[in-house]
Amino acid sequence: MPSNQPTHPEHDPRANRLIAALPPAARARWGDHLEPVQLTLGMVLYESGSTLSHIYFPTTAIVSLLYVMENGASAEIAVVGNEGLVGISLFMGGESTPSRAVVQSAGEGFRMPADKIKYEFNHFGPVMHLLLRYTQALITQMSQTAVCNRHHSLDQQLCRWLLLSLDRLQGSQLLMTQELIANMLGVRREGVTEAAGRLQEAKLISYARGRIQVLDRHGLEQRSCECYGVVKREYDRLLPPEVAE
Amino acid sequence: MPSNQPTHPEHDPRANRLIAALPPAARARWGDHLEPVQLTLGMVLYESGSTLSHIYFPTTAIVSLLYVMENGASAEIAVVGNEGLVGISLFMGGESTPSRAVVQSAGEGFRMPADKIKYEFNHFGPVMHLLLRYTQALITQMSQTAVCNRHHSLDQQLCRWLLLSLDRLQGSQLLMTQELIANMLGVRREGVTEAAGRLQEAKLISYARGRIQVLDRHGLEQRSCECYGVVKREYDRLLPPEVAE
DNA sequence: AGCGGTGTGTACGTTGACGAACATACCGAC
DNA sequence: GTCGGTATGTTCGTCAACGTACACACCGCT
Repeated sequence: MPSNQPTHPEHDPRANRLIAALPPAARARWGDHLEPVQLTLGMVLYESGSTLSHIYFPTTAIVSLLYVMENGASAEIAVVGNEGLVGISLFMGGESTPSRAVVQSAGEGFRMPADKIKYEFNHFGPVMHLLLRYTQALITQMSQTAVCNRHHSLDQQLCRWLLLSLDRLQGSQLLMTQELIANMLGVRREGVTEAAGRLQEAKLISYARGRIQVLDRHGLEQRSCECYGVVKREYDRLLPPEVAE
Repeated sequence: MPSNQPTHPEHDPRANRLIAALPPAARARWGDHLEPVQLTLGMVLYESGSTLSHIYFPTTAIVSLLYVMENGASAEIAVVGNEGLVGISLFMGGESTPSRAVVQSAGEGFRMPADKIKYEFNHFGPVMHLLLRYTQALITQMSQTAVCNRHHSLDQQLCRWLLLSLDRLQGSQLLMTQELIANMLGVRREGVTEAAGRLQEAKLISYARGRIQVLDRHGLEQRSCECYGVVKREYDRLLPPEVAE
C-alpha cells in the first residue's frame, strides 16, 4: 500500500506547527539539523529515566506521554502531535523524565540532536520563548488530565481523548484498537468497548477492528467534559496559528 | 499565641530553597525586590485566567494549585511550599493559567514583581536554568497527580498528600480540616473521614478538629502509592540541596 | 476451505466512591 | 453554663468501573 502512505515526497518540516512558527532565520538554521524520521506504531521515543539523544517534532504521527506503574498498568499524561514536540526535559534541564513516550499513531516527524536544540534554546531568545510557551500549553494538558481522571466519566474521557487525537491528525479517521485506547486512558478494555458502543449508538462514531471513523465531531464536543475545551483554548492562546516574528 | 508563630523576626528569604539555591550574586540582586508577605489560609494568589502581578516564594506557607470546574468541584494539580514558587506562567510566557493558587496552610513567604522576575529570567542564565529545573519538577508532580487520580485508592492518595504537605512544612503537624483536604483531593469529605479514620486506627496519624499529627511517617510511606516516591526523587534530583554556583 | 490470531461484545458478581441525610462532639463567645 | 457554629462520625442505597470469564466476528494465511 505505498499509494496512500505519504512516504515523504519532500517532507516539509513546516507540517509541524512549532517549526512553522519559528522565525525564518531560525528555521533556516534548523534545516541542517532536522532529520526526517518514520515513527512506527508502538515505537518508544524515550524511556522513563533515560537521557534523551534527540528531540522529536511529529508531523503526521501522534505520540503519547505515559507513565507506566510498577505493576505494569499505565496512564497517559499528555498527547503530542504536529502542534508540539517530544522531549521538553532536554531544554528544561532535567535531561530525563519518569515517563515514557510511545508512538500512538504511526506517521512521520523530524528529530534534532540534543546538543543542537540545547544550543538553540540557550542562544536564541525567540526560539526559547516559543518552546516555553509550548511547554506551558503542555502543562495545561497534563493538569487537565489530572482533573479529568478525578471527576469525569469514561464516556466523557473517551470523547476528550478522541477529540485531542483528532486535532492532531488530518482527516476524521483514527487507526486505534480499543485495547490501545484502554492503555492510554488507564482503564479496562471492556470499559472502552462499552463506552465506544454508546458513542456508536448515538451515531457520533463508527468503528470496526481498529478503525474509528468520527461522524459527528460536534456531538463529541457536546458529550465531552469541559477539559477538552480548556486544553484547546490554551493551546490556541499560547501558540497562535502564526507567531509574530 | 504570638510565641510559636514566627512573626517574621528578620524573615530570611533563604528559608525558600529556590532562593537559597540562587548564585550569591543573584541573591544579592534580588534582595531589593523581594517583599515579605503573610499568606493567610484561603488567600488566593492568582485566579484562573488572571494576569499575575507577582511571583510568590513560600517559606512557611503551603500553596495549592487547583482547578475549579464549571460546577464548582475542584481538584488539586500540585502543591507548592518552600521548595518552589507560585507563578511559573510569568516566565513561561503565558502570563496566566486556567488554574487557581490558594493558600492551603497559612504562613509566610516573599513575592517579587512580575517585571523583575521576567527581567531576571531573561538576562541571567543561572537564574533561568534554576527556574526551569524547578518547573520540570513541578511538571512531574502534575503528571503523577494524573496517574494517582486514575489508579490509586483514596487511602493511598491521602497518604501521598499528607507526605507531600509534610515535606513542605517544619514539624510533623498539619493544620487542615478534612473538608479542606477533600476539596484538594477532589473527593467527598466523608471519604476523607473514613480514610483518615483508618490511618488513625493504624496509629499512623492522630487528629482532632483540623489538627493532624503524624505519628509514623514511615508507615505513611509504606501505605502510600509509588507516586509520592516518584515525585520526591524527581525534586531531589532536579533541585539538589545545594545547587552549584 | 479451514485455521489461528486478533479485535470486539457480553455477562456476572464485587467494590470503592458517591449523594444524601443525620448524629455526635468540640470550641469559643456571650 | 448555654448556645451556635464548626468539625467529625455513621449510615444506606446507588452507581460506575473493576476483575474474570467466555463467546463471537473478522482477517489473512496456508
